Amino acid sequence: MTFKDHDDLVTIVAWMYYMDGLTQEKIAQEIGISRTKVSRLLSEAHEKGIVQFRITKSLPEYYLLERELKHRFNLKIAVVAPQNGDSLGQFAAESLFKFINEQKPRRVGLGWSTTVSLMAPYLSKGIVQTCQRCSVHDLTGSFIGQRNPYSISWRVADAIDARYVPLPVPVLVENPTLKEESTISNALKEAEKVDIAFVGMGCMGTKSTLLKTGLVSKEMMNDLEMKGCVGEVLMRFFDKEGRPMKSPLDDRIVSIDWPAIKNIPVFVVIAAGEEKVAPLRAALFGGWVSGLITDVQTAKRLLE
Amino acid sequence: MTFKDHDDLVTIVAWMYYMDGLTQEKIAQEIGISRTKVSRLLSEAHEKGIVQFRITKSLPEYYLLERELKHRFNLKIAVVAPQNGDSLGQFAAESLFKFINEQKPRRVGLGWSTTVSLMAPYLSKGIVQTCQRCSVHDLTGSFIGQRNPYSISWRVADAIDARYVPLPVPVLVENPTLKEESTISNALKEAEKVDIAFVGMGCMGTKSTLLKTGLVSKEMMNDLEMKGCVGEVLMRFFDKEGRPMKSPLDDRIVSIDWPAIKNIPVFVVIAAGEEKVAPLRAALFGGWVSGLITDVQTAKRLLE
DNA sequence: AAGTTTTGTGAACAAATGTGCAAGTCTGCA
DNA sequence: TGCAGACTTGCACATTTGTTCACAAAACTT
Repeated sequence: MTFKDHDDLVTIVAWMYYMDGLTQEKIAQEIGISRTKVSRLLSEAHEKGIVQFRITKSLPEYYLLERELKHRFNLKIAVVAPQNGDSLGQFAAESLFKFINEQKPRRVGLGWSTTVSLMAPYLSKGIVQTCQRCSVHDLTGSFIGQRNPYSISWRVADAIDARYVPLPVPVLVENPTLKEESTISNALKEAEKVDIAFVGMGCMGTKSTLLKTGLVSKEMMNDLEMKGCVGEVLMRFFDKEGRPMKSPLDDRIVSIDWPAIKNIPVFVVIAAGEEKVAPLRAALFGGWVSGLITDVQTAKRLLE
Repeated sequence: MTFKDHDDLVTIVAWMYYMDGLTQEKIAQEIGISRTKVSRLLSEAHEKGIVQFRITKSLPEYYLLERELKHRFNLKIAVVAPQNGDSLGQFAAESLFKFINEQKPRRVGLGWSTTVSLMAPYLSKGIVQTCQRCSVHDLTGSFIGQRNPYSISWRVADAIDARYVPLPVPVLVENPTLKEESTISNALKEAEKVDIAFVGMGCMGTKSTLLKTGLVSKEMMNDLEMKGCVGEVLMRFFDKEGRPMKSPLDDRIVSIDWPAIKNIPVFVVIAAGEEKVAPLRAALFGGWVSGLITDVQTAKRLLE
């Protein structure tokens, strides 16, 4: 075989490599040039667009949304459940375990939230390399006792074989001085130092868990909404630009406060649903969210 | 980033690899799987047709013709000049040098032919690793003297630094006993043992070089044509199925004979032009041609 | 023509990719 | 529940591919 023209050579080599599936070595022998040259000719074919790659399947929507969320809101973690029916809990759990395995955080914090609780079924031992130097912290007080069903901190701690640091006190106390209790204040101080937090997000209005559980009265809810409050994390309220808002409850709430929240390196919100769109928008705008776990529908609304 | 489905994973990896140009290593890190797995996912993408290669330029015509000629006529060498105007001599010379470099033949034979002579401008020293153990043989007698302009054997010998074994005698002798001369008969015997031969091909009728040079009379040419002769190589005639034909000239011709021709391992014919189509067809059909150097137009006619 | 830059080349090396294998995981079935 | 078999996984190694470098041929300059 004799060659007449450089461009022809590029074409022929490209056919032999991509269509016939020969190795560069074989092509080199076949046409009597060095393998190095074959390699270079293939690069050239690539650069000049003589060979093109075509991927028949488009990227899954959730993946595109994840990329866009990360980019738009400067997130470190973005997970979008492909089906609205899928449990966010599973993806939250996976993200948490992945983070633990890769980043080896010293302290992990968990909020009290029905959404965060969805992780529960996906917690099991052995998923992470046990890191006993690690501790798991409640970021808010709990409802009833230390191991109440709403708090899954202890279950996470159990799964990853870490120390569990509870906040063994109601999330809303009547007497603010209760927070002075050394057990409580120490636990809170520890909680403020977590490397990563997984929290839910509360909305205002009738769908609010706070309202439904009776922790916040209808009047107070209305009042906050009037003042421009659009949501809460860890019982801390914020306006539509994600700015912290004061509330009459602040002193009675047992949870880390705004400065602490903003200080957490990786603050991951788990939330989905139309009612969460407004608070999520605000929170993302506020800039104190560095991770989001949601579903396709919510993600789309956020990116509109 | 969390993954939901195996097929999605294949797609995503394919995009990252082929579109974003990431290495498998980087992809592996990015999505938290082993590099091995990325490699396997890419294979899968390939097998399942999720990724496809597209080459925008088609293979050059001459290359396709070369492949087809090789395949159809079981040739070891097939060269098709891309433009009809291109000199076959250049490609003949390239092929010869390539063969010499790669196969290190002991003996090279050259026919006497205007077409073979086209090599002349492309001969120069230093193109091959000098092989002094090699010799270059005339396969037919020559016209005038040892170094006549039609014979390029000595020039090839010079170029590759090889011994030149001439047939210093006219190609057509009046007295057949001249062939008994030891110089001649020895040279012929040597010539019969060449590893590769480059020869031209003669046609019948008015375009025949034999006729034009007056070596063969018009009457004899007509007579041979009547008997079914379609062409000649080295002054040996053959019919339309490439079978050797006797002619009254046979005894007076100084060239290797049919058994010797058929015995040459690589017998390369250099010929192009409409008048050569019939003889080439016959010769290829006859099966004693193992190499062909021609042009696009002739190649197409041969493959019709 | 002699020198100078540019271009192209292959050998040697470095990086990336593919594969056999052993160990682990999952699944169906008793 | 326990077990066999199919499948998956990652490691270590083999192969393949890309890049650097030094050199030589070609083009250009003086």
